[in-house]
Amino acid sequence: MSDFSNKLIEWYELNKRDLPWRNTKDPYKIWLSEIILQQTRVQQGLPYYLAFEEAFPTIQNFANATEEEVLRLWQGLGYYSRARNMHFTAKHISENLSSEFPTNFKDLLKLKGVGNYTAAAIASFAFGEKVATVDGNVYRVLSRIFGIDSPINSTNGIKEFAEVANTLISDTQPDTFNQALMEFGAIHCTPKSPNCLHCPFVQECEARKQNRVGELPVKLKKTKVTDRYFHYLVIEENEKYWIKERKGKGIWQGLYDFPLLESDHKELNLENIDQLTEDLELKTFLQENAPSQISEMYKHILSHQRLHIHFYHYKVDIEKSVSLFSEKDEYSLMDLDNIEKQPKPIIIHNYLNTYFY
DNA sequence: AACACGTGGAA
DNA sequence: TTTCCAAGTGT
Repeated sequence: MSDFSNKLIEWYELNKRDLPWRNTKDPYKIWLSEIILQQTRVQQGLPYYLAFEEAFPTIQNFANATEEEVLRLWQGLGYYSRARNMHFTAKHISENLSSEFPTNFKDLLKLKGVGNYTAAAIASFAFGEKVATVDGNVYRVLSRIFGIDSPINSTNGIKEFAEVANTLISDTQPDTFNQALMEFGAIHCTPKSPNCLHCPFVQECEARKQNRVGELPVKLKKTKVTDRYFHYLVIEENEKYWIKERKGKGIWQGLYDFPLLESDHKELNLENIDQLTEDLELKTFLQENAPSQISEMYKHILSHQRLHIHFYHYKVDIEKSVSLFSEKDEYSLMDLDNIEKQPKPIIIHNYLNTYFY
């Protein structure tokens, strides 16, 4: 066993956090926790893990749920494809694999939503397979201690870090080694202000020796953020509201929001209705009705988009709106109790909470 | 290979 | 305010 592995595990046993998914070898629970924790901090994911564990104690329970139920529980966590892929995979395992998880890295990798990291996590934590989990923490720790400056999001870098991690991994405790390396990155060798003074690797750390702690790991710059201008139509009719299911590609797939107009600029220019929508009924509606209220602008920041959002309130007679969207199956008229039960983008959820509940 | 895909917390 | 980025995956 390597000196590195011994020191790392020694540190881990002294400093590890007590997290619920660390007390089980159930691949279902480990899968659940790992998907939730993708690109997500423990503090943010923990309540969701507990809620899912309670709602769906077994993978059959998960498989028997509707996608809407799953998305509603997931509401607010972001990256909703994780929830949709989990539901797909739960049904797949329930129906085609006799509700038994695959028991090795190679087969786990075939599951939808399970990539290299998650397959390694389940394989090592649940089944003791010797395969390294290489996540953002691992990139950071290895790049610093061993002075590796290959970009962590380049093809070569990804390959190189995986090789290093799989060289270092403990023969006898691969699961503990993986947990330890990630935990060390998460709470000690942090992105900013790492605790170098009390670091067990302070002597041999290349980044420390070369005074490059702040430069490592190297990451190629990400794509730039685009601005979008959303105008939500909050159309009330007899204490019900028109709600729209988001279908197809793009953000918030499978979630519910309001009928939406999108413009190239901040203002919604009612003289350019033709440019806002193809929908004839909606055009007519906009021409014949004026909003009773227009909200302030909300800025909602996604990883790759800046959304500038206004809400336009309309209160209409039944006769006027009865056929407005009734022939389109992605639209439905719902009361507030029903709307509350639907999965929604967090900005919509917060808006409703502020003005309607 | 490069980009899409959420949200919230920290500095 | 801005920027980074957190237990990544799919296409």
